[in-house]
Amino acid sequence: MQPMPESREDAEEEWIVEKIYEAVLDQRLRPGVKLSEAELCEAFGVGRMRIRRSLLLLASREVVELLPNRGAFVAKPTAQQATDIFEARLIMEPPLLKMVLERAQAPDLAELEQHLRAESQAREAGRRREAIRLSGLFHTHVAQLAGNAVMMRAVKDLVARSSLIIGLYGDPGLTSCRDDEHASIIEALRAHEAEQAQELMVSHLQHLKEHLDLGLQKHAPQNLVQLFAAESLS
Amino acid sequence: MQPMPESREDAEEEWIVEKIYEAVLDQRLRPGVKLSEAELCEAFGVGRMRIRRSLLLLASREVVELLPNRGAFVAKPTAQQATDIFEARLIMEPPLLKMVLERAQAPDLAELEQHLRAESQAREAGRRREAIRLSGLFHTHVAQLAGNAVMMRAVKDLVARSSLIIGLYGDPGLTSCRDDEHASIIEALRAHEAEQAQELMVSHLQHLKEHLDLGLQKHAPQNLVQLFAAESLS
DNA sequence: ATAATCCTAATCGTTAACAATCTTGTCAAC
DNA sequence: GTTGACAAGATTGTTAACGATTAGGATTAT
Repeated sequence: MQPMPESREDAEEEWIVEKIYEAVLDQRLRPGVKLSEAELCEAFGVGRMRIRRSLLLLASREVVELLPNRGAFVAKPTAQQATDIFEARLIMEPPLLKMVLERAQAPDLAELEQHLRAESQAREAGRRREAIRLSGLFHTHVAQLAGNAVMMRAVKDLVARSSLIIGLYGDPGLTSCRDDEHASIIEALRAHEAEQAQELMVSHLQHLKEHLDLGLQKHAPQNLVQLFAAESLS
Repeated sequence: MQPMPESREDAEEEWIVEKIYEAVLDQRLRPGVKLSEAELCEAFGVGRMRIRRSLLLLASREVVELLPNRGAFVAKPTAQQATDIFEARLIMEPPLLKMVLERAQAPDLAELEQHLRAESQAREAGRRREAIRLSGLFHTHVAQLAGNAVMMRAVKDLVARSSLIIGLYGDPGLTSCRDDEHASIIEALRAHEAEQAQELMVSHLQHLKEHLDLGLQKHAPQNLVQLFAAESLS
């Protein structure tokens, strides 16, 4: 039962959820996009029940929103949710760096550097989507090296939702983390400077948040009534 | 859509999940107990589909375990998961106290004290289950006062799983937090001593963890083969 | 021409029956 | 008497059909 870590049956389920997570991460799936059951059935070649369960899973993670009798849509985090999410990341992620230094082995850090190189290469080669995805994955990779499954999952969810937030409120120019900040974090880890690594992560997350305009959503009609109501009042 | 915080349709779903959470919290539902679909249908007076969705939700929170073709069981956190969970709580909960001091109003603190009184009364009156439940709920209440929905949910899940851990590895005598430690935390909050409140929370969680015997599970056969194999070898 | 109403089509939600799997008890053979 | 296979019962998983709700468009009346 617990000797083997995972002998799960929901391999199929988990796989669909993972695929949608990936699509959200590299912004192929934008906030508000409708996730039709029929389309997803065809896309993944599975029955409606599987899709339904997967969507429920994603909704419980607040990555999709389930409207009654309307269907499933990629979530559109509110400004309040966005601040909550980044606040949570500021709480959770810096301590992970200390844990990484306490537990991770040399090959683990090498793996992180390898990840960073892939990220830079994708950016330079103009593979924008892959660059965005790897940029987000950097944070989950750090969480994984910290060796705590609970924190790992929490960070993973927050990173995915952050991707949605950047899609909604982000500057169209800077669509993801600047990788030089990732590089400096790794540098501090290499030097076993736990304190500095944590501070760098803090400022990195703050920069990420500062490059958002939480005042108004980008391509977000979403509430035509109050939108045009405001227009008529002005 | 977002003007009203929650206009959810899954009121029923959410309600069932909440009820099972409560039962786990006050240890009416012990780790490993089978959650038969038919029984739950009868208990809640709903169709099998609802129960099925609720169980999937609970499984995604790792409060129940779903075995293929076997059914749903209340989760039995492993020793590794237990250390992960308490480590996560040590990361998440102390910062919440600072947030409470920054944001909470006076009536909020009064509400916490009211909660504490109810906790003490239940304990003194010998209402053990209610005392246990309120003891766990204290932590989620703190998270709620911090005003961050993400952290609130994370802590809620961790508290529920902690209840399972105490049921599995805990000293039969001390089944929950000592409420005097909760009292001293509130005291520090009243005095606006953020640093001390955080330290008190740290030691409180550490005490909680120290009172566990992660070496062997309490009433946990779980692997009869190696259990009796060891007996025959001795 | 515009607005309102009705109608049709499509999609989601639920129920019920069916199929597959596991558990348990029984029976027969060695 | 024990061990093995077999079968019955129960529980879970899946599929399919039905009902409900909503979106979009067409028609009609003002």
